[in-house]
Amino acid sequence: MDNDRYNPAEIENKWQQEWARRGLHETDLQDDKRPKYYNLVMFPYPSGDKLHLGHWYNYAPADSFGRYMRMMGHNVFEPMGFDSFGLPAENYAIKTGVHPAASTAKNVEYMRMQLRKMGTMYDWDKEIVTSEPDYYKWTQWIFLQLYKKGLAYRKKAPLNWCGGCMTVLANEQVQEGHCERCNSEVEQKEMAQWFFKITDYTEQLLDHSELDWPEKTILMQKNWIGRSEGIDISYEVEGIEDKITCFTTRPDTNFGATFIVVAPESEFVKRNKANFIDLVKIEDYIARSNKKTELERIAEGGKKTGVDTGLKAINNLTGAKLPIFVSDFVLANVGTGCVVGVPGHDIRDFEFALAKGLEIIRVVIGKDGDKSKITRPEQVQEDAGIMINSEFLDGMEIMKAKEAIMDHLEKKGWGKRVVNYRLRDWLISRQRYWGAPIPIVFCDECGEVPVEEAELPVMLPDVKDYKPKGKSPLETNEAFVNVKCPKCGGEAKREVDTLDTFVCSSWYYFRYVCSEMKDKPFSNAMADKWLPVDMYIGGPEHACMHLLYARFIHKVMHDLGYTKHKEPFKKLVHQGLITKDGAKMSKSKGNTVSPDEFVENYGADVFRMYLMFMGPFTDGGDWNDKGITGTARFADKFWKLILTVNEPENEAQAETLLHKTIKKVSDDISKMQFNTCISALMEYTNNAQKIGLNEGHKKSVIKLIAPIAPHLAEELWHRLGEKECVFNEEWPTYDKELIVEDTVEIAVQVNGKVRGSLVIEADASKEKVLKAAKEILNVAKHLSEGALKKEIYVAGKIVNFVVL
RNA sequence: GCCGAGGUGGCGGAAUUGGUAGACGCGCUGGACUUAAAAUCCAGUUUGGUUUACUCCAAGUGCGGGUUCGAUUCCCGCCCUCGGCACCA
Repeated sequence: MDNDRYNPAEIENKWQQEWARRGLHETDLQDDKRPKYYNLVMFPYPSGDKLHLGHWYNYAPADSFGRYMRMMGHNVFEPMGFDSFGLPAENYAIKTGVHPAASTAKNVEYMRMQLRKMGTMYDWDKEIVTSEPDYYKWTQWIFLQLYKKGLAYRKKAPLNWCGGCMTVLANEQVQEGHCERCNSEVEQKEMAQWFFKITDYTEQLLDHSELDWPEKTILMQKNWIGRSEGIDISYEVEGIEDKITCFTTRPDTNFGATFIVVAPESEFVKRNKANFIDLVKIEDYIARSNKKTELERIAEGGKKTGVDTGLKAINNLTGAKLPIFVSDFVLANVGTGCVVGVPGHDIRDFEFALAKGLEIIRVVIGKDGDKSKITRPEQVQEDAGIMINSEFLDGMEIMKAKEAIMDHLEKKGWGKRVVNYRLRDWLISRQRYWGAPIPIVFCDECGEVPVEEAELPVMLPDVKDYKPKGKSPLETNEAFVNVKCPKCGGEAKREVDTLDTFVCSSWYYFRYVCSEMKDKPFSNAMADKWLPVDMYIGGPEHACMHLLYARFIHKVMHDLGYTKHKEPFKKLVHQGLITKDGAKMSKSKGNTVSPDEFVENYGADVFRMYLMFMGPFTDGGDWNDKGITGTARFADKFWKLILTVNEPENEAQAETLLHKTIKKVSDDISKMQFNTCISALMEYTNNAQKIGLNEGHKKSVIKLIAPIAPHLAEELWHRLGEKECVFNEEWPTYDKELIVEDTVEIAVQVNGKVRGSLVIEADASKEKVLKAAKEILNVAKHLSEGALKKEIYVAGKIVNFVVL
């Protein structure tokens, strides 16, 4: 046997097989007495890329953390699966001409092999593949539960349409006007589609109090949900019966209102067309703005357009007449789709007033006084302004005025306090082939009828041509489409759209712990025992998609009584993003890096250590492989240290070195600071090489390296004569007494500049330290340059003499 | 525009509550071993000066101020990079 070098090719494969043979990673979900620890990573979706570098960067450290928790005495559950429905798999199938069922199966198989080579402790017995009928059966079942609760509904509404993917998209999947998947520009279309009523859960979703999540992520969800408190104010309109209602968060400025603007698509416009002064002009304007995409509207920026309706609303407060305009800078789905214009204090209203030559009134002054010339709108912060020109509000602070005016408006019956949200219902239907069919049939007699639960799954049918055409390809399979109505038995047609894959992935963590149940989706006993997920690791890009959807579905399942837990993921950590030459890796840019060749050349342990050593786990960084030789050398050095270095001359010194390392490694790994954890092990290796280590030290340090280099550790552990797996060992503990050094090095400063240092017993008195400090030649030289004013001594660290 | 995170050697990065800036690693330079190379080992490596002396001095954590005996760390004002949201009333 070679004692010089760590030979991964032979050793890693051996232990992967041996671990599987011994069932080391099978978690007993039922009876294990140890405290449970559910350690989860976001499961991958199969595509042509297979597992790339980013997956390794996510999964390998997460697995190291799981192994550490196991050695800390937990019953760790680390499952893995594949989010195999959806666009990446389908697009790959279309590109290669291989049916998605076949290509997905092949990619999944390849990815399983990659995950095994990583040396992860996944419990493959509980694997989930979301495109398998035994999984999507329950995805459909969840749809039916929401349907029965009135939380799933079909409605005609203006939607985001991606011409590239030929399907509708949820708001969450539109990024800066482009499709999240294919980057095509998104258009608006009006269509009948399926939604989940996530807006029923806005307040619950805003409550993150039970969660140990990054602040950033919580903030992103809060911003996405976008809660704003305000008031709906209703105005009489001259000459007609209808009233106009405007939502505002700044009713304090209402004395400064000089006009009203309504969205082209707003209900007010639809109701009152007959009363408009120039309907032709308005219809023309509406037609033109309908043609614009959201992007075009945004691109126009400050350029405000609009048409006067000729109607005038009466400001309840002042009796002033407010002309009503139609303009596309107002969005129909925000608030009431009607906005009261206060050009003195809102940039958009100001721009509109300038374009239309409307009056501008100032009603708030900043604390620095009045600016009589109104050349720009002044958006005064809510905590820094005083009301003027506003009758009974004059002199009040803004916040106080806001409450006063809302009380006044409500008392008079002119307004009603409301809370407005940015979040819209989740659009879940897709006009694509590779997804779970929606279990609904349409009957001429009975209308929309849910499929009986006993009939699930509604199998995804085979179709010849699964390419997207703007209508679901399922439509072409007549045997699938034409069915009997479950209610009346008459002729009926199936819903042909499929579910958004985010529906599949919104409950997989729940299924893992219930995956042993074949005849039902959930088990309360298992859910209560194993949820919530203790540690969830994945990318931050899911903050307002998967992580929001999963919380929503979980809360519905909670309300339906399937779990006592209110949240799915207790602790959340985002790994950083790995870029290549500063850009996000993607196949289209051709800058992806495959992990396979590195595993081939250096072994999984060296590669995973390098990924962890690159920098902080949560930071990510730009990929280059230059430093990998460093961790490869370290693996060899560690190997040699264990197999060739002998007893220390100074036992106490070796003991102290070990215990300091145990402390550092334990602290770092528990905080996921893998980079400094590895450097501590490197330091230990360098030092121990010089001073020596005994058998006990070797065993301890093997345990320390085990989570981060599992194969290397297991092999060395057995070479020292052990028969059990090192991962069944307990994590080493350190002795506080032993890590305290007898002597300390103290820096000596004069006027804050280091002029020398001294090594002295740790328990030396202040007097003794100061005396010794003054005797240092260079220190004495600087002290002689003036009179000693002050002596500062921080025990064990620093001395500073202040000299004038 | 708004919200959030961050700027440290040639490079990745490290620095308990303010207490010796640059740990660990890469790269580079010199040396040992070798016929030679690789591998390995040893020494050096912030910049600029300076000394018989690894001696000492000065500057230095994006820029400019401030607080402090002492600031990468705290405060104020800028610049830049990245992430999110964006005509949300």
